Amino acid sequence: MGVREVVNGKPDVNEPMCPSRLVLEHVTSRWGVLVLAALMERSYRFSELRRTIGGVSEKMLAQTLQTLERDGFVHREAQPVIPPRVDYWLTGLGKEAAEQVWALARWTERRVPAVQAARADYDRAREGTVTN
Amino acid sequence: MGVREVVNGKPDVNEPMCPSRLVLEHVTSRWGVLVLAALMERSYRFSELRRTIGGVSEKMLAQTLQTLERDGFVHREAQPVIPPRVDYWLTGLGKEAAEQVWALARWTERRVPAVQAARADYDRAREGTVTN
DNA sequence: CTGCATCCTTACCGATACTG
DNA sequence: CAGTATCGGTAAGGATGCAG
Repeated sequence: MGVREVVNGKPDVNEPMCPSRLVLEHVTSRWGVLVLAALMERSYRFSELRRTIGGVSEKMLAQTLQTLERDGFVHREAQPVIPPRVDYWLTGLGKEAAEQVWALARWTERRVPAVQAARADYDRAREGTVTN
Repeated sequence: MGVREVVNGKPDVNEPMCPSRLVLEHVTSRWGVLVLAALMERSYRFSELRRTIGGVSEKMLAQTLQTLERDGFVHREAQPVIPPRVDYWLTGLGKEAAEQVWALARWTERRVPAVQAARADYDRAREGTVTN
């Protein structure tokens, strides 16, 4: 498998782009990563998940959950009670996705120091040649 | 490592967010993934890379390469000739990043059929209850 | 050839108000 | 509690023109 398979076959048209790219965007999206990570441990209710993640608006959490549910990563179970109670948990496919994304997140976390060092070098080199 | 470490410690302020999240966004960005994938095989010149990836504007490719260079993933070598010749290749850190992202991309690719099936189910269930 | 600068459109996302 | 609907600020990103 090469690069060409990952890109949309039609560069000029403004089409949806390749399917795998869409899935990748869903699971690596800002809140998608955090939702998958949280649900790795256990199931959550909506507000509970919102509090756990922190900093996510209702709108974005609902949107993220819907996308992940539609992709088959998250199962949603709404109980017809008052007040409403809705639980979310990972499907088998979702657990796989979460593990993959989590692996990438862990690698990223480990390498942050190296990246920050590289940035410092890069910025220092720029400082010397531009203004001075 | 839990979810809280991945999120910004200050949900209310509009600060840069946690460092690992930024790195994650760089390597999983639309063009970042493709650049890393392309450079896994060999080094490329700018326009050569542009043609190989396909569908990327000059602006976005330059921007992506700068970000990846600053993060220490890509090395840039500009030769002072006319016409200019600039080559890009992966650093050791970049090769690691590329492998990680590539693993995720491969998993995604493999699971696309399952996701599409899930979407079909989801959409079919919605069709029946909304309009009809 | 390899960029950088500018304009301009789009689409994301947060805030707010409202529903069942 | 668990969402939906709408508005608006902002930033991503494509197109174009110009420079080294």
